Amino acid sequence: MDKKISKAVISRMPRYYRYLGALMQNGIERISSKDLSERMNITASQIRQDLNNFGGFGQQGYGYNVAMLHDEIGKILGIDNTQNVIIVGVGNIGHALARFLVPDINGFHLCGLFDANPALKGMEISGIKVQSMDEFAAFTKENQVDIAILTVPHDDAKDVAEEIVANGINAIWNFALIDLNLSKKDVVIENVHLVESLMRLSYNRNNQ
Amino acid sequence: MDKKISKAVISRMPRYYRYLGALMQNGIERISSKDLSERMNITASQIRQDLNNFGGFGQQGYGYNVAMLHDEIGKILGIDNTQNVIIVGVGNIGHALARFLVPDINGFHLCGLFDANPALKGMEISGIKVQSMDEFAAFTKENQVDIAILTVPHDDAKDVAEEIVANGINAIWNFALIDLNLSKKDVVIENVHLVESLMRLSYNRNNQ
DNA sequence: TAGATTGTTAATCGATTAACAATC
DNA sequence: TAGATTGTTAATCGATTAACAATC
Repeated sequence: MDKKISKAVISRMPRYYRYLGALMQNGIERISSKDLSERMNITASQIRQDLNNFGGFGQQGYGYNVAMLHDEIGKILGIDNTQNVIIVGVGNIGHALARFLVPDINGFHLCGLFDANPALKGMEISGIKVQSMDEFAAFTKENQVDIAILTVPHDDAKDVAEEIVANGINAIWNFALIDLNLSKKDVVIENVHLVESLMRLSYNRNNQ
Repeated sequence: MDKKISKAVISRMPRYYRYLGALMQNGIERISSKDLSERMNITASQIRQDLNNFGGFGQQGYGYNVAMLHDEIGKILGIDNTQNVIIVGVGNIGHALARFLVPDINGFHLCGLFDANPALKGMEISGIKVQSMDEFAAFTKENQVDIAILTVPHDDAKDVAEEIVANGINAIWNFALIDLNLSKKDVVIENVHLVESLMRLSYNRNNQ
């Protein structure tokens, strides 16, 4: 990657991917930025600008080939190859995500569940047994783990996150309501702060 | 509300609220924008600009009173009064959120669970019984419901959302991977598109 | 070829940061 | 009073939109 691509652009890519997938399912083979812009409620200009950050995928006078563009965006997002995912913290949310991720979501494969609570050890969710944190280091050594989902209680989040990155995992999908500020750098974190999302809804409800 | 406050500002408010809450817990009574900016990793200027969209909460030479500012932001977010919440769709995610919301999260009270599947009727989660969708209209008539959490399968989402708003609920926390485009206007929607969030993480992992 | 639509440059708009007078 | 720090205006930066030549 040469020039830095803005966060705003990146955050729109999954939505393009989703719409293109739906178009494919509807048997639509080509689409213009104008047509897509109307479906997505954004400007055609923005679509073309966004896509041209990654390359010229269209053709003048024709538009974009839906399947090809869908595929290209998949590659951009890195979901053309399966990434192995583990869940650390099998509480409510962790449990739900374990079921949510099986069968595999396009590009992601759940391969492990961990929890500090020994009472949960051996419990099976979606065909995967919960392991204790004692087994974590060995597991990550023997298995290629690309992404860790962090769904432990708030107070444990920082320590567990440090353990995750210490074992060589460099991507965390963080559901704990904390801003992880890890000692190890070059770790990517995506926060899903549900309470904050709910508060934004509250604001908009009370101020529409 | 007079002048329109930008989405970017609003989306930062819950984070301020969270930091101020933590400061209170640590017994810190006042804070300057500079100090807070260092803790939050943003500029002091942004903090002052953001807050001044809503009023002058600080004092020159002193800074901000933590408890007072926390309280004010709570009011801004509309979480000073309890809002009644229901969950529609008691699958994995709905189930997890039901447990997540009890005991009450600051400002939100879970008061109902609904699912179209008759097999789930009467099942109790967090002390609340699941009701069938037949009972939905009557329930919303008898109870003040402020927010509906939409956690039904993708293909049902649009119809169920229409039913929600038809029964007078004007705020939806949407977990279905669909852009709700409802016939009724003045409905506020906050999307939590988990798959898209995970894809963003994937992108960042593959392009760091 | 003529029409359609891209890729890309230029213009606009909005959000962030810097600066500083006001004031506690 | 002097120092600190706000509220707010001005400057900068970045993102979105518009325009249009290139080209299929």
